[in-house]
Amino acid sequence: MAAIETTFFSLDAIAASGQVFTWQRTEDGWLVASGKRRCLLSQEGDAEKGTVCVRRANGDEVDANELTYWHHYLALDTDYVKILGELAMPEEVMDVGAGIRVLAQDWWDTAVSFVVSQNSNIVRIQRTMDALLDAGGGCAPGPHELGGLLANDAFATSLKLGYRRPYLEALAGRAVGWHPARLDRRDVTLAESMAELEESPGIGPKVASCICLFGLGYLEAVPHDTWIKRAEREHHVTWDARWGGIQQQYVFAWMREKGRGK
DNA sequence: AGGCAGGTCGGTA
DNA sequence: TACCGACCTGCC
Repeated sequence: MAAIETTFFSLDAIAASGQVFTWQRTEDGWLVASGKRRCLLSQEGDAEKGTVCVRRANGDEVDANELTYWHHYLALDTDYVKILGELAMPEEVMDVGAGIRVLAQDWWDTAVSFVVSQNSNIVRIQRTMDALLDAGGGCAPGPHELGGLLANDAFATSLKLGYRRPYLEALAGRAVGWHPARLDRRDVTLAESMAELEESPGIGPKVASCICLFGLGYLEAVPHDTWIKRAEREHHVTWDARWGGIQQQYVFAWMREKGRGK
C-alpha cells in the first residue's frame, strides 16, 4: 500500500474539525469520498510525525495517479511548516488543533455539506451526509442525481432537512452543467466566487466562504460562524490575509474545546 | 425543559 | 446599512 510520511498532520484531528462530512469511520481508519473518488486512509504515529496509508476503498493498491490526487486532497503538497510558523498562533491554540490541515475538497461535496450544515449541529449534519453518501453508493450524489433523489418525497423527508430542503433542491438544479468559474480560471477573486455562490438561495456569506475555503482553494477565506464571531469579540482575533482560513480552523477548534467546559 | 447548533431570509427602521 | 424574528430538527 502507498505510504506517506507526514508532519503537522492528523487524520483524526481533520475528521473532528468540522470541515468535512464525506468521511466515514471504519475499524482501522477512514473511508473517504471526494467527488466520484473514494479511498481508505489510516495513520500511524501522531500529528507531529506519522505515516499515512492510502488504499482503494476495496483495500487494493492505489496507482501513482490516484496517490497524487489524494496527496493534494490531504494538503500534503502545502508547506504547513512555513505557514504555521508565519501564523505564529499561541501555543495553546496550536496544541488543541494539532494536525489540522485544510483539505482540498471537491467543490460540490462542500456545497452540499454546508448547505445542509446551516443552523444545525455536527452530529446531525453528519447523519444527513451519511444518508446521502449511502444513497450515492459511497459518494455524494452529483447535481442531477441529487435532484432526482430529492424529488422522491419519501427519501427527501427521511433526510430531515427541514427548511433546507428547497435550498438543496435549488443548488442541485443550478449545478446541473454548471460549476464555479474558479475551477476554470485561477484569476477569479474570492469576492467574485462568493458572489457567484450566494446567488443560490440558502447560500449566504458563511456557507459561501466554507465552499471557497474547503472546496475552491481560497486559503484566505474566513468563515464567520458563531464560534469565530465569539473569538473576535472576546479575544480580538484578527485574520492573516493569505492563510486566514487555516488560522480559522485552529481558532475554531480552540474555541469549541474551551466552550465544551462551560 | 429549553436554549442552542459551523445561518439565511424577508421585513423594518 | 444594520438589526430582528422565524425557521425544521434534535443534541446536550
